[in-house]
Amino acid sequence: MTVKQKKRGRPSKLTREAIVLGAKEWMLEQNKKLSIRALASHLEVDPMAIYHYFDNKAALLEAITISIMQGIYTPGNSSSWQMELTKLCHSYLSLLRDHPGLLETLLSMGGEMAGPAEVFRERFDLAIAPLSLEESRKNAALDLLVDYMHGFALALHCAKDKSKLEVSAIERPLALYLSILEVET
Amino acid sequence: MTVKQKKRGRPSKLTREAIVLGAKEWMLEQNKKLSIRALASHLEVDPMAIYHYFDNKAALLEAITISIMQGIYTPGNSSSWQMELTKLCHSYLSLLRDHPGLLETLLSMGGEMAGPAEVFRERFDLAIAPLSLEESRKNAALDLLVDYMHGFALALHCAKDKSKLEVSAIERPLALYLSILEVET
DNA sequence: TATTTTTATTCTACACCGTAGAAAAACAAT
DNA sequence: ATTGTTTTTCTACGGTGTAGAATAAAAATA
Repeated sequence: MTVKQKKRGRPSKLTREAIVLGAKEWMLEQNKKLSIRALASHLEVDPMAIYHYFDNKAALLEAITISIMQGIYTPGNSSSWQMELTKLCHSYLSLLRDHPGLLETLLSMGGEMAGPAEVFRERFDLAIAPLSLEESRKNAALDLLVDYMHGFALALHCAKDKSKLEVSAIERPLALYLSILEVET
Repeated sequence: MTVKQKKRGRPSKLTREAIVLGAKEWMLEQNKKLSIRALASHLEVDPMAIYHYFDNKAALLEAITISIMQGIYTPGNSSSWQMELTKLCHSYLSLLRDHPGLLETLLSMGGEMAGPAEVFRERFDLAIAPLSLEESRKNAALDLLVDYMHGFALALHCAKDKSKLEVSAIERPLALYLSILEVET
């Protein structure tokens, strides 16, 4: 293993990680959909510099999305499965709320392996493990919950009167949802 | 009442209705998000002509949305409430699928009176009238269903492999949903 | 040391978008 | 013939993603 092998060519201020980090910073403080030019000026760099590290905007957004999805809540055994699932949902919705455009990128990354959508599935499985549901029923339950939250997250972003709509508004529909899972088949 | 009172000024090829109609045509055949320039060239007119009839793009999209939402299914008594509700959902999702951007406009029009979101609420009420649910439970059920469908519709548009995702994919989650309403409180 | 090669960054430019504001065109009323 | 009203077009600005060429700064090589 070579130690401290120096890099050739012009020295770089940028890295993929720095770009993704800068993008997350920008999104949190601006709460707007990211543009390459805005990100570039935040990084104090020419817009085209970003394209040396990412093929296109979609590729950058995917990297950002994967990074953000790391921060989602991991259910454990510290409380009831209802509480754990509720915490998971709140965590997921907060991430979606605070990062405009995240949802669309997430969905466009499709159902392939190891995508960020798969991360939620794993956490969901953890949360409802105590129920030991039949597989097909579990899949239907996951689809219903995930798409419900996506619809809700989209409403959060589209709402003009932001004060009227908060994450806490999921409570009653979510309670209704939880009541399905409690019913034995 | 004056008969055939002639209009002053330059004669107009355009009307609000013609613009909305042309927009719907364009969306159906292109299946893309509408742009003012694309619509203008479809109507064989200068882009700015459209702004004589609509304040801005958002106003145009709202008119289009209202027009499209007229076409949604009206539940009756011809079959079980489950079937009527299912037909309503399929109808709604098909409209959302065939008109990209409709969903976002619909949500941005907010919860005010007589908005297109209100149209769905009325149809929902018709469909589940036989159940005579308590008001707060009905609201939670509506929220859960609407946001689920919105999430699903968004997934339809974002999916890269369009063949993998069709409206029929709602059936199992929807069946799960229907099972909630059947449970007595 | 001088030259070449590799890499990172910037610059310029294009096609698209929404749309503001001025100009022009076509008619009715005067 | 002139004025007024309405509709349509023209020109232009600032925004977007990004392709392609030019430039700069280092290491590698001669």
